[in-house]
Amino acid sequence: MNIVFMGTPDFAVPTLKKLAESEHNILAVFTQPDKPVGRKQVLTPPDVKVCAESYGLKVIQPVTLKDENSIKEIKSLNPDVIVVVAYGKILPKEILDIPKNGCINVHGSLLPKYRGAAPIQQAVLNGDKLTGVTTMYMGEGLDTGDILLKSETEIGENETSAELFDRLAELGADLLIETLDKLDSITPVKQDESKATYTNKITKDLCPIDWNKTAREIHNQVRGLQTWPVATSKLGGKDIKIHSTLFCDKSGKAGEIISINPLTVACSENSLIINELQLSGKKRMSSKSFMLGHPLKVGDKFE
RNA sequence: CGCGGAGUAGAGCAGUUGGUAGCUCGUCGGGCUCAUAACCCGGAGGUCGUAGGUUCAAGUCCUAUCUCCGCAA
Repeated sequence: MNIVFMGTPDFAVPTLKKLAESEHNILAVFTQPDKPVGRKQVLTPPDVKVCAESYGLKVIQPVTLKDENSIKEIKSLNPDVIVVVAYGKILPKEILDIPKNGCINVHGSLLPKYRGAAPIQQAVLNGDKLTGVTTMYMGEGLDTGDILLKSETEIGENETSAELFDRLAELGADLLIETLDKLDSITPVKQDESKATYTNKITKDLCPIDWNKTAREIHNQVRGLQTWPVATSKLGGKDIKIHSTLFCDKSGKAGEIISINPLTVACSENSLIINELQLSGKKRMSSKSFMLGHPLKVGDKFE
């Protein structure tokens, strides 16, 4: 099939790769314009652009799809299908209607659960044990289109959002190829609106740890916010990021260190072993290393 | 020029009013123990990010530069 691909971050890269290496023909790749990134605000191309260029594909980076030029451009490409993976822009109806086989989206959850911006992190934050990816036809609503295929996977007890991201990106890539290959024989299924849930964007408001929550809840928070923006706490008046924890069934007074070896902090229920942390201005390090230079003792408190 | 922290032994940190570096862990050798991220004894390992400057003397003061990181975006 002749395909127009739309996507932006790393999550979309495996799908683009598999498409590029498949028998399908990629007419063009749409991605967001280069953006300034990081402390130095260096202009950085999106991951999808880098990948597309390595395959010698045509890359288009419109600021908006809602103007005449973009619409004309896509019409002139005359794609059979448009594949959209985490593109980050809304497709106007005029574009949705162009390809004769429709627009197909890969979403990082088992729809209709977790429609919206951050389905993968949300699944981890909620402590879900099962998640997956879904391919669907795109409609005008937010992730409301008819479902084509789903692929499920279990979430590990200590798996982070970052790890799950990588796995779902691969799973999504395979599922998309399968979807295209079987497109003629798949019967699209309407989403059950009564079971629909939505996710909010991940923000730093979610970072501060409340040690009065249970160990399970906090563990989910730490895993779910991994890579960015990372769960935080305070120790001795300083901000500290908590990168990695393990569940422990000992218990104590919430926020207090109940063991030094390994470093264990009590929650309202049970406790957490802190594996890796980071003091502001310092690099991330193991709690063992941290304690070599910052002696802690049982009874010290995280706030 | 967005704000700020930091670069000292393999790791994490100290280093006071400038006088050639110390702690914890690891590491190496030896000892002890039924046993332990146990303990005891001993050793190795640092031109203190880089380049200049001030000084009799600089990790410690001044200037420049590179790198890493937190906040903000």
